[in-house]
Amino acid sequence: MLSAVKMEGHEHADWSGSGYYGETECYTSAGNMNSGLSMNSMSSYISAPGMTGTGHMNAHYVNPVGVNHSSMPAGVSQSPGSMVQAGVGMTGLGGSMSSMSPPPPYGSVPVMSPVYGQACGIRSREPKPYRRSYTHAKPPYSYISLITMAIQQAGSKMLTLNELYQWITDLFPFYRQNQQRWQNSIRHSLSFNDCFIKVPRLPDKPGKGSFWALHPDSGNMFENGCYLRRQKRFKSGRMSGAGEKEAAGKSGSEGGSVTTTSTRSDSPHSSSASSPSSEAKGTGVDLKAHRGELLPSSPVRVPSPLAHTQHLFSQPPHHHQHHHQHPHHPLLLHEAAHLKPDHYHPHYSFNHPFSINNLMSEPQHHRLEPVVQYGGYGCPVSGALVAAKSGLDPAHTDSNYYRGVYSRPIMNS
DNA sequence: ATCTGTTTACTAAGTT
DNA sequence: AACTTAGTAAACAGAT
Repeated sequence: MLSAVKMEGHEHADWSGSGYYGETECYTSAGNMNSGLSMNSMSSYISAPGMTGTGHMNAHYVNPVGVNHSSMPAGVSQSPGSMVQAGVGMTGLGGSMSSMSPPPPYGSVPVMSPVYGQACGIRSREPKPYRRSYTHAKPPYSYISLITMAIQQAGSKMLTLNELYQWITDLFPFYRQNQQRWQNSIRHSLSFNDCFIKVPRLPDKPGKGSFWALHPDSGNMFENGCYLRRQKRFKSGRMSGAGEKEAAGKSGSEGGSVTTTSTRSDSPHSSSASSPSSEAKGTGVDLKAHRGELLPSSPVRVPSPLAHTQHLFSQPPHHHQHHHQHPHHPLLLHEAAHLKPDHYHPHYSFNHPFSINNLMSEPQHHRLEPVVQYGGYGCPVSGALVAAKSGLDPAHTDSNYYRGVYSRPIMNS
């Protein structure tokens, strides 16, 4: 078994330089690209020399600026250097990419689409003839990243587990395989990471599972601007006083071990310390103050719905009014957005090629539509399309559910 | 029965 | 080296 695990382990996001994406065709200076697992279609998604943060990246990225990726299969190169500029150069700009680049053709700013096989800046400008389709290569994003992207591209800023799966498989063919494995990981990530919160379904929208959204304070999880690996794990301030952990009952490992489990909430002073997640309970939103037990006692609760919310985000009561339709969470988020713009629209210091900005950014405000979707690598498609194709419930894909929750994209945060 | 969600354990790899 | 973050497996419980 262990062996098995290990094996699997290799499989993961190893595009880090050796393995999956580190193919010869890709810029190789970055890592040891040894053989690697010979995954059939493995190749480099992106190559980002000079990438900050995790120096492990070796990828090719696409020029975020108005490039029409949609039609480029992997390999079509557009200006080679563009990526570099966009990516690397971006770093430190402090602005979001969107601010400096014109919106893409499709109206969104997709930008960095993982165009697998895209020419890497360093590499040559000539497209490689032998380029293969990276369609089934493992995306260079962590599950957390994928989840984050999926949620953020959703008009309602929240998705059910199934929709999440759908989004991922629609965009990344790689995930059409071994579903049990990665889906388990997705579920694990959702439950395990404080940055994801569970939003109960409204009574009138029965179905399986809750909606998953991003914790309002999780805005800069990818501070480093890289979707590959967070610089810092987001931890809700739920520990606030003391006990919640204990309350949760399981405290076991959290206490002190070094394992993942333990790290989850150990830090009392997370950035979000200010936000008492525990209070969210009343809103029906599970900020993981207490895993499990404390779940929304009554998802539907409408009564002092925002009481918590307010607390949570310190928002003024009056704001809630317009949103009566969706008494809870949504508003919550919305309000939060107002109150804590920085959290919702934080601006990463830099635009990492794999940054949220690049991936999801959308310059225009008010866009509720998903920003970028990859209908296959290097082929961004509108969220609507994806939704349509994936059969997502329009009810929320279109923000009916939470219309206006985010009048502006969070990203760029 | 299947899906969803939580938790534990372990491993690998990146970071400090 | 110690810590942190992430991926995987698996057991389990609850919901549909």
